[in-house]
Amino acid sequence: MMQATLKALSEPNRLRIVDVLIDGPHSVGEIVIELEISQPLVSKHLSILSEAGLVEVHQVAQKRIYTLRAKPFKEMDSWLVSYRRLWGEKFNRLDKLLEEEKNKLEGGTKK
Amino acid sequence: MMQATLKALSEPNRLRIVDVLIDGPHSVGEIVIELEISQPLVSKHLSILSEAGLVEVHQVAQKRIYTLRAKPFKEMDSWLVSYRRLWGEKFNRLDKLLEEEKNKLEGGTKK
DNA sequence: CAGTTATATAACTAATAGTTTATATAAAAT
DNA sequence: ATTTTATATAAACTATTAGTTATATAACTG
Repeated sequence: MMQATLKALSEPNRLRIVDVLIDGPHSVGEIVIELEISQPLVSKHLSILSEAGLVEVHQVAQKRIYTLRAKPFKEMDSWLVSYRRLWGEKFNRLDKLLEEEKNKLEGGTKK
Repeated sequence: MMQATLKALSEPNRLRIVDVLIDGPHSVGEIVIELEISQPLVSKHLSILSEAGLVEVHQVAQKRIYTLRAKPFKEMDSWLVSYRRLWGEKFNRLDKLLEEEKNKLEGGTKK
């Protein structure tokens, strides 16, 4: 779910991995070269991304080819829908609410 | 930037806070009641959300009213654009690539 | 002014998570 | 069969972070 996806992407190296994979499937070795971090670290991050459902693996000889899975990104997209009204439109309920709060006070205030 | 936003949202309670704030501005006390977690914890998470630019504060008497800021969500939306082609369309470069990899091998293989 | 309300902050603890180093495994090549 | 290539995994270490408790601060109330 959303929470797991966000957690998985919250780590810089994992975000970079995903960013590499958007250009298509890559082997572990290729990712190591791209990110310039150790192979075990890449493998570990890939396994976390895998458990979170962001990637899937296919084996070809000794190589493991990692690919992005669409689902979690689709979910993020749906999740964001609720937030779309934050922009574009006037979403200035804030001014309104601040006025309300102040009025509540003025009602019971000395001055 | 994207990284900071994802990190901020990767924590369950912070995601819940954001989820409360989408219904409009709320005071700290209101969030405490909604989430049923301690006030200092809510304050701490709010300050993290604030530093990440996800919320802004307005003071009314002793209350601090927190509001969502549109920008980071807008950024997430733009960021997701690159991933939209993952779904809907045929994005099966995987099959193609796996074939390629296998062919590379078969070229230099005994059997 | 004394008391109350609302929130922030600091000090600390406990849990989690990232990184490194060394080693295991499995397939391929020689 | 031995060596090489590609990747995973485990152990140990370090760093980061969530959560708690206690206290400070600032504004309002009576």
